[in-house]
Amino acid sequence: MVRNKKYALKDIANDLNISKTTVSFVLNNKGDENKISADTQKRIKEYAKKNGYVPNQLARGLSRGKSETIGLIIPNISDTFYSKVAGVIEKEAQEQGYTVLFSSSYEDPKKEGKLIHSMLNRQVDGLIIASTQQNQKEIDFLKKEKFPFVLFDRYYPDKDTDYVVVDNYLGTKKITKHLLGLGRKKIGLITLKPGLEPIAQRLQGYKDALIDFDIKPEESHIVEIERESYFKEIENAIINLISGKKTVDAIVFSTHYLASQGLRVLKKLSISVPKDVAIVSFDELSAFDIVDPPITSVIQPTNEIGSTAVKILLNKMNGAIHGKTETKVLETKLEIRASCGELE
Amino acid sequence: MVRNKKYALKDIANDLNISKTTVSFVLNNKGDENKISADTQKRIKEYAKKNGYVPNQLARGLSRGKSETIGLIIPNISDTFYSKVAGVIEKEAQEQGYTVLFSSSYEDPKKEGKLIHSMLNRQVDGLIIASTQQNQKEIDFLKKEKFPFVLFDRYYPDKDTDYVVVDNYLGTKKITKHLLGLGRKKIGLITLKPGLEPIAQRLQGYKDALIDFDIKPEESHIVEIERESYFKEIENAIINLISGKKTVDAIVFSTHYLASQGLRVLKKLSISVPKDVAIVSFDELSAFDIVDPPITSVIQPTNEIGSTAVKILLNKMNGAIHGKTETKVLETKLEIRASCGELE
DNA sequence: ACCAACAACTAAACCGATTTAGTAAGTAAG
DNA sequence: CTTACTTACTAAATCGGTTTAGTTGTTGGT
Repeated sequence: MVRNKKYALKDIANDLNISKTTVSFVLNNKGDENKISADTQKRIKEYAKKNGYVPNQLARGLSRGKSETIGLIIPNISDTFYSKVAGVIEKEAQEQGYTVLFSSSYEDPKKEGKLIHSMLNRQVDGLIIASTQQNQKEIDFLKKEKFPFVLFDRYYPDKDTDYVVVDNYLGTKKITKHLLGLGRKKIGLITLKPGLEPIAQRLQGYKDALIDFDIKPEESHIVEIERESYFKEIENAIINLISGKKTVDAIVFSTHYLASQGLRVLKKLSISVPKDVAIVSFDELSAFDIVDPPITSVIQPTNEIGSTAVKILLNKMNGAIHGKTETKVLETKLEIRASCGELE
Repeated sequence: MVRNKKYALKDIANDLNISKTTVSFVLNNKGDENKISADTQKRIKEYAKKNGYVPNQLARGLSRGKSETIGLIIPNISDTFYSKVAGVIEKEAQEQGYTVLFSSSYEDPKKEGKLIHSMLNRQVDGLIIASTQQNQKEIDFLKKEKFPFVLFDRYYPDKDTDYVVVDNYLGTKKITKHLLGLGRKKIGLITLKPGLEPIAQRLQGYKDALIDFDIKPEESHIVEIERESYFKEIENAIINLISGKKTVDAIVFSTHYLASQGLRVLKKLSISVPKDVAIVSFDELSAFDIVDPPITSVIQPTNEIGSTAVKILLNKMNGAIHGKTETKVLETKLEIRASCGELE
């Protein structure tokens, strides 16, 4: 509350009988180019250090029109995927002298819109967003303003923006083909209700894998679940897949939490994995290699996602590639474990 | 780069032929208390809305000396424990109109110190810190400045500060006693090298549980590992515990990552859990209930930790409880699963 | 002796708000 | 017709920096 007034630029200037201008030049390492004598520079720098001077970033940001801050908007920082990516984003940003402001949208497009504007008011220099994909308007706004931003994980396929994503399509395609290659013929998919590009891609990859093996995708083998209530819905989903007339012998889960909850349910129903049904997961949790059975997963390169996002954003912010958008589609990696029946 | 100048307070004032003062009063809902006529208030508000005016938070922050931002400094946002807590902190903060700036210290005291100052320069209104516990100086500085901050997870036991932690001592004590109650007599502990209060408490809880059962803690049963190299060190640690002359029949792991890596090693060494050795973990990963075997864990109340930290911080920031420090020690919960041998 | 060039600074505007200390006009009381 | 209050505003300082456009004093060339 009662912050004692900080030691400011003005104070150094007064104490040293030098103008604010000179002090500012020197402390921003623009002393030489502004012909400040070596002696004066030394005096200022030493005095500043001695008194523990640190610039007020709000003031600096206000006058420079930038804040050395980047905004990160994600669905939920508590999700391991996003927290991993956030970790590398923050690390890279920190190395470049940026601090990151983050906010979770909780998959609410309205909140996401507000957050975008709130971040802009706070004068962030750039934004990294894993969008709900329901904010066409805000995205257009950002583009119109030529505000630097990059999307990751979720993007707007029909908009020309910078983004970094993984090849979701190929991810499920590879893993589904792997199951098919192991002799599983009736493969189910438990996924989320449509709306997100990665989810759509994962669905398509699954279907195309079947088609490549001359199997017609059965609608009854595809269960789309509401994200908010997946915890409850998944049991019925599995029961339907397992006990219907066309019982499946494998299930592809399109997210890590569907997979882990799915496995819980399978255990509860005493269905043997992978004997009765094989399972695989898109994305993973860090203990998936020691669960019973270890779950075959499509691994996303979280490090690369984060670092690429930051790299692209910094390019944009520096105006290096003005106009041209930069996009990156990263490959996923299959981690074959016992749950798909190969190693048992 | 070329942000077109934003629509500012001044512009509203000019367009409406009204002073900035009046506009500022009205838009801050201080119109009535400053006797601005209802008519004028309406005009200003409508005009502002129509033109999508939003205040520049840097300018506001600069003149008010506060930024509606709270800083969060944690060891690593990628760790599930911290990401969960960070999630609830951000959620609660968001509800109160605050945005959170976060940075990871990666357990580096120097970096933590820098981050604290960097946050202060950015004029955060308060700080929430899970400290490396090596920054006495900075903590004293914050106290001296009467800057609002609250510690969580790690605190400075000999300093009078606000904090919220869990009862680490009781956590390991309970879990160790549980093992003893199941007939395990030779219980090992795999933990981190000393330096952090929670780790010290967990060690003590383990020892005291043994003592309560009239068992003298054996130094050779306690292995302290370097955090940075736990991945490699843990194999030797386990081999020593298992194959020494005084073989253990149970192992307490003091963190979730030690436990999961420990289990990997035990599997690799073909040691049966819990038949040969039972294991338990302090803290957990979200899949610990489906690993093989499910790992008995001491659960930390992440929601409560986060929300309590924010509550205390807001109290401090509002000067409600000036002077008096507020501390909270939360209870852990035992989640009994198969790895401790009870349910097999 | 005079002007140009340069070295070493500085005054003041500005970024976009907030806030203190007024002011002008209208009304009511004595 | 003063004096004293209100009402409804506003001018200007301030927060703490950055930056443009000068200003002085010295040196060197002719």
